[in-house]
Amino acid sequence: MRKKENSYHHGNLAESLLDAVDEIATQFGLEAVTLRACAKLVGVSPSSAFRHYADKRALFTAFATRALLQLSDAMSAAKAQAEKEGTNAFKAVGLAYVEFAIDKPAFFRAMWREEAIYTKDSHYQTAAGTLSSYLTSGFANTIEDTDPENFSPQELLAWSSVHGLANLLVDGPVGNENSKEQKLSKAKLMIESLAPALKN
Amino acid sequence: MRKKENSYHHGNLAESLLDAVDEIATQFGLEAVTLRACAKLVGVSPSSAFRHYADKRALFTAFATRALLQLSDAMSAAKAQAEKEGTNAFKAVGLAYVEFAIDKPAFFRAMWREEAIYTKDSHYQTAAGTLSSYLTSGFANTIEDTDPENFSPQELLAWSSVHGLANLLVDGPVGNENSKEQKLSKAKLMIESLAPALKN
DNA sequence: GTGCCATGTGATCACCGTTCACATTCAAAT
DNA sequence: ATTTGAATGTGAACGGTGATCACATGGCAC
Repeated sequence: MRKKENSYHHGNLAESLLDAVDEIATQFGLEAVTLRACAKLVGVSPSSAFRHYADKRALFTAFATRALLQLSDAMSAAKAQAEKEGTNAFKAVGLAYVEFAIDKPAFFRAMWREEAIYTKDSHYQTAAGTLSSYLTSGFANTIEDTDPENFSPQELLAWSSVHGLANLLVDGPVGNENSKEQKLSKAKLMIESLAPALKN
Repeated sequence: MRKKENSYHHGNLAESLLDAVDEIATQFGLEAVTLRACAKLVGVSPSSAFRHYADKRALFTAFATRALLQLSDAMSAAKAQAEKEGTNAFKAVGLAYVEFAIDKPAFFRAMWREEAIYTKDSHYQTAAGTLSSYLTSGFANTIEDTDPENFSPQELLAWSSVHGLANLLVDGPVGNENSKEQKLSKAKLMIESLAPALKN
């Protein structure tokens, strides 16, 4: 959302800046995201960003949090659909995870860039918690039982393998020359091959 | 290696700059690695770095390559020892992978920072190939059969799960409050729980 | 020894995140 | 309606960054 013409105040700058990060990261990659570029895109002076975010890292933290929630939504939808269709929910959720990473690599990277994020930020932490619950909820006793310190080996395996595959596809040497469909099909096979390890 | 006193030429600047990246990344994190800081540490002017690396990204690529080779060595040693002792080689290799990530998080991050690296660099690519062969060699027909495009689902699962766990431990919400031993013990359990999926 | 060429230097550039005094506007109290 | 104070946006400035380029230096092949 750009600033209205002839208006000194923007009205929704905090959110608009996140949209700017979104757009620049999508188009030119995470490293191209600059406070000045964001401000320019929004139509505002560079220093105005500091009225809403303590520093660049805080802006990135907010962006990462938003990305975590978007991914959570996608996984939630996948889970709901799988349950409706009576198909394997973990498989659906895992595929949604990988698909998000493929479609929005910059977002996926941003979520886990510890050095560019305040990982102790409470919004960020709860968003990360929500996320992990979707990949482990098939094995956890209750939704609330998702303390990352207490994952069972199977829960950890479930999340690690899907998370690792997503990372390999995004930043690693796997599938660089493949189409999205080919990548997803590899992901499907991998997740299926995981099944024997998840039957308690 | 610092420059010799009273000597205009350094003698081994390319390598020394890598050492400087190493030291700064270890002490202050990847984001603190600056061309100028590296040059200063080595005792040389900032611009001299460009005689040896086209740009900062090239320096990072070289550093990432070196890190990949270090990790490969650690995995190789773990594999050799396991074979000597007759214990499970994959488990040993996987643990070495995770341990490296825990011990040298900045190195581990640097290896996979696609946006800060020239991933098409040939040295980098062969180093990455060597690395992946160690995590999949138990299942591949031959050592040479390690084209990442042709991983079997099990090979992909093996690498993904170990790689994902390492990432979660380094940049994710898992085990942040645990000691190294606790993390390794979780890793061991996870890798063991993977076994049923790897028996063909 | 001479001269070439790889290597290191210093000045300089545009851009970055950040700060701060100041300008503008909104909203609440009068 | 007017005042007034808080919230929000501005513009200039600071030091640090990666990068470039003409120039300085000295090792080495001849």
